Amino acid sequence: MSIEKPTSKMFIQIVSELRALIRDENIPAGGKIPSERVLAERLNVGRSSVREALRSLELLGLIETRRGGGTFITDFRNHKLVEVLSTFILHEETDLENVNETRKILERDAIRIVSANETLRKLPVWDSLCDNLELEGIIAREDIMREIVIASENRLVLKIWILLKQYGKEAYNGFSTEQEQPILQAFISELMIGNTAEAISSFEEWTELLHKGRDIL
Amino acid sequence: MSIEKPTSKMFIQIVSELRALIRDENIPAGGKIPSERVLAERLNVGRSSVREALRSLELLGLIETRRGGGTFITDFRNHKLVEVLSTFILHEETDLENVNETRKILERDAIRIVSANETLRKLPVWDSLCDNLELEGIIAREDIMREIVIASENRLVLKIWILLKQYGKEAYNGFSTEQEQPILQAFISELMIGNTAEAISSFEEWTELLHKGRDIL
DNA sequence: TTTAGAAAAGTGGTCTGACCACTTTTTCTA
DNA sequence: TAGAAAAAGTGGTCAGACCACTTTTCTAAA
Repeated sequence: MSIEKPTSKMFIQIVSELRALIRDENIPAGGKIPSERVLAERLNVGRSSVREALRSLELLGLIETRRGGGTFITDFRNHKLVEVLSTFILHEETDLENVNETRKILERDAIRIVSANETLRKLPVWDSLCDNLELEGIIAREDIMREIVIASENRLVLKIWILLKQYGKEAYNGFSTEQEQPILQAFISELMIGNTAEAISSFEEWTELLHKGRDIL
Repeated sequence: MSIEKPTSKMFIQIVSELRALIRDENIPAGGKIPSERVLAERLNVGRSSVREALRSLELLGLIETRRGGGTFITDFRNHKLVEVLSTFILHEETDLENVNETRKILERDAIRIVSANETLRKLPVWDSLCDNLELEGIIAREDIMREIVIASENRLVLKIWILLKQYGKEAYNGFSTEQEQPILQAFISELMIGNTAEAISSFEEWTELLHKGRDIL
């Protein structure tokens, strides 16, 4: 295992490497991860760099360190993230939630508009979206929502939406997993049929799922 | 400024001290914070400890570091948003429809949120609004909607709403006439009861009426 | 006087090595 | 064999040293 250090942010890379290490060695929640010195040697970096990465993860509540004992993966319930965020940086955290919530407001309305307008529902883009979904089984949430927002024909909303997307990028931007696919399929179906309420309901469900399933480490 | 180091987590303390420092020195979003070396000296700790704290904040997206430049407080709202919005509206001769429609989207959602939350519905502001309406029979639309948007507790939406209100000011900003009053009354009533669908329906009706009245001009 | 370029200072990024305080493991007694 | 002492391991912190890059300052030419 080695790390390139071409550009920027060693500690970010280390976080990433750490994640791979935990996966590869199958370290369970509550399990112990290698010592800082060992990590430094294995990852071929200085101990202080390892520590900077670990401290970040600790602040996020993802790991726990015991002086003289070692470093351990936090016993599940990573919901701590939100807690820690709100405890430490109250205003900023609510701002971030505001961003994502605002974006959802715009998305919801775009769905409403498209779903309620037959012409918009018949746009060829939905068919190709469905084809993609069936063929590849995977599709980025933002790609879907972008098409819907574009279709709703409010350029100002589109601009704001893109802006919010950039700022709130930590959540909601993943790819659809197998688990999400049936919901996503239902969502698009309802949308194309024009069942506004059902489409929005599926949308909420889908979003909820994405939010939960986000890999933290 | 000094730090005790009795037990546990120097870097947590530093994060806390850092917050105080930013507050005390009134460093604005986008502003520069003292260099790592200066912080280390002022807080009477080692530079690596300062760095561990900073790295945590960076992972949270609260600060931004530029190699050779310094460390800055992340500036994620205000300027850029306002800028983009204004350039959009000023440069591209935009149809006001977009502006007003977008504002309506936000308003509609604020109504939904307030109407669906008992705590928000019980805010004393609605009572005084009703009193005003009965006593004077006249009330500005924007005053009503502002209260509702504020109550919905999304500061970002509030900011965008205010902005849109400024740009789209030729419409929707009138006072309630006798004709509108029963609808407005119904709207607020439904809102306070928690009948979301009915409230929004009344809202649409009310808005429609206002819109017509404007068109005459 | 102005300004373009070079030098210096400042700053984050990383590494090394050194202690300390504490915990876990091992070893050595009684 | 059990208990205590020693050793090893581990996180916590600090100091100093380079490096790469940016910003500021200074200098010399136009």
